[in-house]
Amino acid sequence: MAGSDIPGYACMALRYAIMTALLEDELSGYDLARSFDRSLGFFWHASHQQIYRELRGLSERRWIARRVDRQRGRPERNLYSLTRDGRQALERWVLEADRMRLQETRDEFYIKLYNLSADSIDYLTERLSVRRAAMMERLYLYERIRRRHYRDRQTLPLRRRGVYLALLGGIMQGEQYLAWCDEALALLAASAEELAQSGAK
Amino acid sequence: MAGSDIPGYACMALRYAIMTALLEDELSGYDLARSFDRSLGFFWHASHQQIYRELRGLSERRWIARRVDRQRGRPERNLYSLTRDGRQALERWVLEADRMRLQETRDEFYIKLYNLSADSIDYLTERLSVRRAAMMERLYLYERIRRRHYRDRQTLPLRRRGVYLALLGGIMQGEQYLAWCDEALALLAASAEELAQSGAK
DNA sequence: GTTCTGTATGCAATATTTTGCATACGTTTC
DNA sequence: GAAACGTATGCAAAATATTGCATACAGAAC
Repeated sequence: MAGSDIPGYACMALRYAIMTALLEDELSGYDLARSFDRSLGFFWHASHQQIYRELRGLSERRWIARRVDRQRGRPERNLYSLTRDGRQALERWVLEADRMRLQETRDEFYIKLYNLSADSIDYLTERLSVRRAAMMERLYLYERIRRRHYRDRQTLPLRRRGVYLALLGGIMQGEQYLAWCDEALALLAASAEELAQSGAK
Repeated sequence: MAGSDIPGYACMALRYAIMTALLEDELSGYDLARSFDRSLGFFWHASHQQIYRELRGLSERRWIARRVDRQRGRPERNLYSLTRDGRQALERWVLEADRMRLQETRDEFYIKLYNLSADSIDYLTERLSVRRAAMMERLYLYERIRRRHYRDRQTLPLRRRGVYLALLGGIMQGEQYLAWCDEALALLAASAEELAQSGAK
């Protein structure tokens, strides 16, 4: 609402996430949707519908430019790149709005944990194992990215250092999450054991 | 959309978060809004408007019951408690839907980090310090809760153990976040130093 | 006695996200 | 040669979240 002359063109970080992804490469909506499943999407997920809508809006605003890529036989692709205006808007945004979100994971698992009971303990244990495994896989991916692109952080150009720090955040948080899963799984197992003992007698 | 007969009554974890908060106490909308600033709200923030709207919906559904509390002189309070239907719906939900969110913090700071530049480095450093301080304060709060209510986890009843695990998750994640902030602040400081050196010469 | 802070509730509009559907073409698998 | 899968794009509706506003009363501070 504030900070813009065109109505409905407010904060929305997704918009800037997309522009950030276009900072170095010319990408199609499809590319963006996939790259959001790696990189930035680790921290800010978006579906392809959201991305296509934003791309349309950004085009109208002339913050990005579209180029049609005709491929033999295949359907056309729309390739987008940042305009000068877009680059400036992005730079401005970085220095402006800042809404802090501490730990607001919005993972319903925490709510479910609050409802731990004899009925739910097995299910929650299983769901937690799934999360652990998924995080393990994610960490493996992070490590591959780190080895390939961020071997020596001292020689990294400035912008790359920022990307590296985001990656490092993901890695550290992931490792901590694994540790928590193990603690939680242990306590859940011990509790289930106690229940079985008292129930069996 | 699925899992319910009344249209517009789908997943929405906030609904169940509210019911979870009502599991042990009769609370007003105002109480809920405040308790969301502690406890469950650490993982799932909600504004009072959202909470009042949900309370209305839940009342219509008869998943919660309203009781008017007339206080001398003061305006009335609406106190809500879980009904039997609500309790059952909550129990069902715990065993049902499960959308996993790994690390989707949606904190725009990560996007901004991707845009690290000579122009933004000071601002981002400052914002990161703010986050660090806020997390520090939050951790202090967590520790107070832990000392008061979760001294000895072995003697905790089952449901309380789940709540404890959520708290532990918050604590561990918070500590990791502090460690990350320190790493990041160090690298940002070193980078700013390099910039100053090369600029000064 | 007036302003500020905290309790207590709520509407309306806008913004954002998710879900379900739809299309079209090419390649691989059965 | 039909079905399934991956590329590539998009609309419409519903669900969810945020923002701005509005009200009202009580007690404390000035």
